[in-house]
Amino acid sequence: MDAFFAAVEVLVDPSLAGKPVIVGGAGPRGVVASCSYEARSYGVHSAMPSVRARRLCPEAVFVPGRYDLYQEHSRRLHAVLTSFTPLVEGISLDEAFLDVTGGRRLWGEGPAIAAAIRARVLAETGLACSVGVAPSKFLAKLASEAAKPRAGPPGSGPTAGLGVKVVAPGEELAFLHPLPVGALWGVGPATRRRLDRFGIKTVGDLAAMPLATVTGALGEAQGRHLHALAWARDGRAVEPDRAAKSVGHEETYATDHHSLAPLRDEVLRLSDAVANRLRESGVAGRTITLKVRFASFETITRSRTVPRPVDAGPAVARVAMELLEAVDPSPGVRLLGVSVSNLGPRPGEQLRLGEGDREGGEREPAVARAVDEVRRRFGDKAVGPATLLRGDGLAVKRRGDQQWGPETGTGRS
DNA sequence: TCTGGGGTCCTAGGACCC
DNA sequence: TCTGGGGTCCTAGGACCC
Repeated sequence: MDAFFAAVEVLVDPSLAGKPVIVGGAGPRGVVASCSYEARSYGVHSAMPSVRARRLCPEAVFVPGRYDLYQEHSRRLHAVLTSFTPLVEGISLDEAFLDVTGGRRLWGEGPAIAAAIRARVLAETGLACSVGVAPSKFLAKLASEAAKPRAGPPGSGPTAGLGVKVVAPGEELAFLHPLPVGALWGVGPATRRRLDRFGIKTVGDLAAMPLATVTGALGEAQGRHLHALAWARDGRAVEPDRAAKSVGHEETYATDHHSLAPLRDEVLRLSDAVANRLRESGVAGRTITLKVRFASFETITRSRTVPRPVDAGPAVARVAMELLEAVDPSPGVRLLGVSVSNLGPRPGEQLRLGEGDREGGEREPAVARAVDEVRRRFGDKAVGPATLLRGDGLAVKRRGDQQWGPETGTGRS
């Protein structure tokens, strides 16, 4: 989507149209989350401190983020996309990969599908988007960047982009190699600095470098990955319905805290908010992480893994509070965060055995569907034949296992 | 200029197990 | 007395993305 949050704000308040709109925190520690092309024409961009954005563009209209609103429009967008193919992988509220390989008979080739998607998204959400069409995910992503509108001279609106950019098979390297290395997904400031020492400026420079030199500079995994991308090799599939791996909340305070007392209240609030979202998603987690950012911007995390998954505010808070007690706040704490990971099914919602689900018997269809759903959301390892769960949440080992859990005195299987 | 909030993935070391 | 090699799980930090 083009300037998504800002575009939604303009959509619900048309008086903002044509103005420099900045979505983000207006306070002393706020940053720009999104901004209209009019704001960009002054050099404002995402992640820029709001103080600086205001200096660059004093007449900008600042709007605090309304994430529920963006989520609602994101759902509408998603509905349009899934009407073209079920293979939609959302990667944020405003961006998704679609595998349209199977839809060509119905919709035509990639470029035609892309044009149809743009028209339908505009018609049904009132918002503009840019589409990249390519044989792989990361090329499609780069192509969509190339299709976007551009900011014009200060004070002006955007100059129109292509809307749809196609990188056809055979054209990959011609498109890719002139781009700056930083355009590659996974090359941020740190990696760019390292590559800069080798004189690498463009993707083509990186491709021309021997693989061994790249892995020497960036490490085995990242080196191989980026070198492959530089040659347009990207075999990753579009994966719909990826399950979340963590849920967290964090907050930066307008002024630093130097004692634990107020931070304890914050931990309670954050833990509660996180637990609410866990329950909304029907998941629970075993690892609780506390994040602390000091006045110096030094950031630490402290985590603990508990034996049973938790999804209740007090349970999350109990662990987070213990972690907090070991922190010395005297240098000044500017941010606190609580997150829960190691997610799995919610306790109490574990599978019950149906009547037919005895050894040698048929599995009830409902159980089978539930098993499939758990596998889909939590991966194959989440469901094994060896461990079942009783209604009281205690693990029951099956006959034939190497050992019996201490709580399975009855030997029920 | 002074750095948000939501996430994902990777690395490295240590404990522990067989 | 000092020592392998395979593996899992946990913790902490860092890079990166939108």
